[in-house]
Amino acid sequence: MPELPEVEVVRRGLDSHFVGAHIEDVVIRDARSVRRNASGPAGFITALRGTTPLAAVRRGKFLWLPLDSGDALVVHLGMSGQVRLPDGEPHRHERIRFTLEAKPPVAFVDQRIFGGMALDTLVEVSDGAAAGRGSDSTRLPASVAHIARDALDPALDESRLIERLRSRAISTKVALLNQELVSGVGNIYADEALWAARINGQTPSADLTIDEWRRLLDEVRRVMSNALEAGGTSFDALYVNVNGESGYFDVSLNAYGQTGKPCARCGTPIVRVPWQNRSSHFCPSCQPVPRRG
DNA sequence: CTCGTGGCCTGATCGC
DNA sequence: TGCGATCAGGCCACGA
Repeated sequence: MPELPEVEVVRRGLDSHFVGAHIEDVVIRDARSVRRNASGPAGFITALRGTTPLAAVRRGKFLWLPLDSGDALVVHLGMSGQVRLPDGEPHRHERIRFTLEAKPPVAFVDQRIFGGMALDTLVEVSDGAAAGRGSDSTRLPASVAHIARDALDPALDESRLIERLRSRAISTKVALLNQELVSGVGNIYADEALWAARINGQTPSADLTIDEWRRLLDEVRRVMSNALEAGGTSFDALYVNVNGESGYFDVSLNAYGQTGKPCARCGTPIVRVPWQNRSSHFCPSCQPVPRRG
């Protein structure tokens, strides 16, 4: 559920509360949250103990903390992951805790365990630009190298992206959600951007003109920037937020989750259709289903 | 290489 | 009251 804006706020929280802190110990409360770590949960603890994170970097929905050991701690929130500064009893879904020197501990909380953490080596990016937001370094974890630059990355090559988008035999929505083409977009902001651009997500990606893709990508940036503005300035994600559980923003939505409500543009009820084991929400009038062929 | 599908996970909610 | 089905969905492994 957390998409780029929510993950960016977590990155900022890690920047203030974790970066520069000496890790005294690591407590794993559920080994499933240590995912694909080459040395397993035990190796995860030994390799982290005594290190210090040097930065908090984000590309799309992936976070990583380069360590003074030379490796990086990779973090993905998945569906329900949160990073918190625990107060009192450990949260019911706390999976990993970092004990820090002269700082309060940092906890990884994740109800559904779609997220997780791992240690990884750093490799050079292929285009020479900063690997992600939060650092000028051109190195990123090997396990993140296949993730494309995200929609808000100044180093994103939009012309080349549109060229790739238009060469694929997939739908527009599948293209938006493919993190190897452009990263950071999830189901919520995909539906919102498509609504704003008045494009039906079922439209073949190759059928959109270059200008239509530019418009759609502009809307992707706009909805995510607005969300970031709403959540990035209003609270620190590492402190328990007001509603306690949700790690994402209460942004005003026009399509996602608005089933049956009148479209803000034309009044036609928004519809929800099952789609790839999830849902798509759109206005059937503003975003007509494309004719086949 | 490209594309589509299924599995991973827990908990809230709903119909019977 | 209990219980199974459904839904929430990002990412990756896998097969065609």
